[in-house]
Amino acid sequence: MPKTTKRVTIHDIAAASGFTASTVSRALQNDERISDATRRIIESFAAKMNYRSNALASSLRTGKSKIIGVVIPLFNRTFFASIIGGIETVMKQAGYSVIICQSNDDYESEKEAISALMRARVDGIAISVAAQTKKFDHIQTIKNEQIPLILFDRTYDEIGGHQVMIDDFKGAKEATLHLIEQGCRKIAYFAGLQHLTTQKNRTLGYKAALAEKGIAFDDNLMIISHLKEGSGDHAVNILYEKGIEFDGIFAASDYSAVAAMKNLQKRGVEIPKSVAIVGFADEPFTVLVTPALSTVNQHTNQMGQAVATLFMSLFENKGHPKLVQKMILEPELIIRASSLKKEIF
Amino acid sequence: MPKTTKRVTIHDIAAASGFTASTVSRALQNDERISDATRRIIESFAAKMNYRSNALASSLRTGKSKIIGVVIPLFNRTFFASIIGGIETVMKQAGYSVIICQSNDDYESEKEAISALMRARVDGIAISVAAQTKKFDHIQTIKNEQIPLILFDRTYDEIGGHQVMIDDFKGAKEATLHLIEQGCRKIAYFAGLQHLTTQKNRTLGYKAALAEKGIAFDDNLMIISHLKEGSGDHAVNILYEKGIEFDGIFAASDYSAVAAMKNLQKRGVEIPKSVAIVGFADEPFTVLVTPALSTVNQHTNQMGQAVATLFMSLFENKGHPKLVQKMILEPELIIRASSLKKEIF
DNA sequence: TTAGTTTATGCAATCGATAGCATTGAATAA
DNA sequence: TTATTCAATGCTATCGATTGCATAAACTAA
Repeated sequence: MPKTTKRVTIHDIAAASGFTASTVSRALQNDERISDATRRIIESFAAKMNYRSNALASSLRTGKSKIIGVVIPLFNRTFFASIIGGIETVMKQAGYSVIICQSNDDYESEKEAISALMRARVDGIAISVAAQTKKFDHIQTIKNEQIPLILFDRTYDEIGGHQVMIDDFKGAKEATLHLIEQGCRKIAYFAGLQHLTTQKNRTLGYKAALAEKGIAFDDNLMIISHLKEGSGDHAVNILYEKGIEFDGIFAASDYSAVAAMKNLQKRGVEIPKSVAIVGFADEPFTVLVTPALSTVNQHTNQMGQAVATLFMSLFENKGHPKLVQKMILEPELIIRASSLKKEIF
Repeated sequence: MPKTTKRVTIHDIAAASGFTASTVSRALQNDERISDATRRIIESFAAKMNYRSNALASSLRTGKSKIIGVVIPLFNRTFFASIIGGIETVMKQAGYSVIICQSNDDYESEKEAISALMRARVDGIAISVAAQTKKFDHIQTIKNEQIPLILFDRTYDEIGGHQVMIDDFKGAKEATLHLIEQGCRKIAYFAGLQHLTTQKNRTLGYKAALAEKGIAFDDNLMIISHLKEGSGDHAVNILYEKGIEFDGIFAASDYSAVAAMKNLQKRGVEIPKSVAIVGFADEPFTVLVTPALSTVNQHTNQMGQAVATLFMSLFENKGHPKLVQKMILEPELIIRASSLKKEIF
């Protein structure tokens, strides 16, 4: 069988240049023991011969693959894509590559993804835990094998890895406070699945805002769902069916918020005059709906960059036993027309 | 210095079980030469000792890394995220991992990404060419080194790799025909940068539809931009400033379309009654704006799956000289309220 | 019973780069 | 001039898994 064109190795360069493979290796790594003259010779041979170092061989020998793995639930939102974008941007500058895996929010799938990453001998794993994951044995194996582990967004304290997330509590609280300041007293809350820490924290933030302003929490106003496209529409219908009055909506998702807005507009409800609305995530389209949606920006790209930066610091302090780090990013309330009851546009 | 916990290798299993490393290797690969009895013994040792095969070593030896690389411009849209999602879904079932790189639409960055992927000895590279890339030498090196290459979405025939894309011409033509059928005669066209093949094809589709219906192409109605969020707004302003009349808009991007819609609504223009609008991409939010946006679905996830499937077939037919494949997916016109001038909702 | 097969496993080289430990020749010190 | 040091490079084992080519034992056929 005709072999595929053999790739050039340091041995080929060694043979061509008259030095040995070790010298070639050192020259190409800019080892200071190699004289400038030889280095230049070797570099020119390498260039001429179209040499490209074999990362597999290098990784095997050094024990570092220069690859990190990222596990996310699903590529269905700008959210995770943007985080990964941030991670990749920073990591590549440091010479790292990024392998991505989707868990589809499923435990088995997540487990398999982690296993694949560990076989690939990645230098670190960042993971946003799958919605359906209830036990963390698979994540513990990462720690057991001493692989730097960072949990982001969907994190759990009990896992005990480093964490990068936004302050969901604060984001939700500020959003709710803003609605109250705009005069809302019956604020419907379209919540996500409550076993997710992020969603739980948003609920706490919502409640804290109400409490701070002396408004009683009303169970009827909180509607839990998966927050996908149709959910906001559905939630509004429920409120109407049950005859529950509301003058504001805080939705834990922009999709949900905009769907609610659309439903209300169809019913002839004026926004923000009758019902003020705030979403969550600051998806790019929120500026394009009418009225533009107030929302909470999660600084996704920065979150990704924070993950990457944390990795870099973990790699550097390899030997030292390090404290578990928890980075909490500040969310930012973006006020647009959909929530401005008081002012007129 | 305290070594990090040594990982278990086939040699450790060999020592523990009394067989040799080769037997262990074969047993774990289900080589039929190994008896069932020993296989079971070895498997139980492997499980007990928490063995995890080292993909780096295996890849080095076999020459296949079981990794593919994907280069995209940027993770700023659902579009590329969704394609990558599709690729990953299919590849992982076949035991492959996916490394992703962003080119930031920049030639140098793209070149570096390709170089990194080749160092990583990926088994294949899929690339959506950067907007600023005008020469393709870096992409040619992929072919020169016999690495399976697939161009997707942003492709160029002159590169000569396999291609996966949607029929932009058809998508644009159908969108435009639909507007004409709805009674539009002066259809503004918000176009993307015309050196991109995809955008060029959309322009051809737009023109073909006009020609088919005997409508003259009017240069004033075609407004070229990068199609980002604000561009639709800007384009409408230009039309008004120039005093150019129009009764329909075909925008080569949903963002542009929705921004245009918003601008028009602010001006008191009724949609679709006075101006019918069709976008492109079927971003998830298009159903949430009012009126819901008609658009062209690009089947991004399927595109990703097609890329992956094509890779698998390329890997299988390794030896054979294969024809260059060109897979063209059918776009789908999604008709919603924003373009229905004739019917009433 | 002996040669010819199978069946099951071992031996040793290999993939390509790296790194600890020589070695060589030249430069410096005594 | 001889001993010492240093600079530059070579030698060789190694990372962990794979695989072509033995080899040994068991089995079949004659």
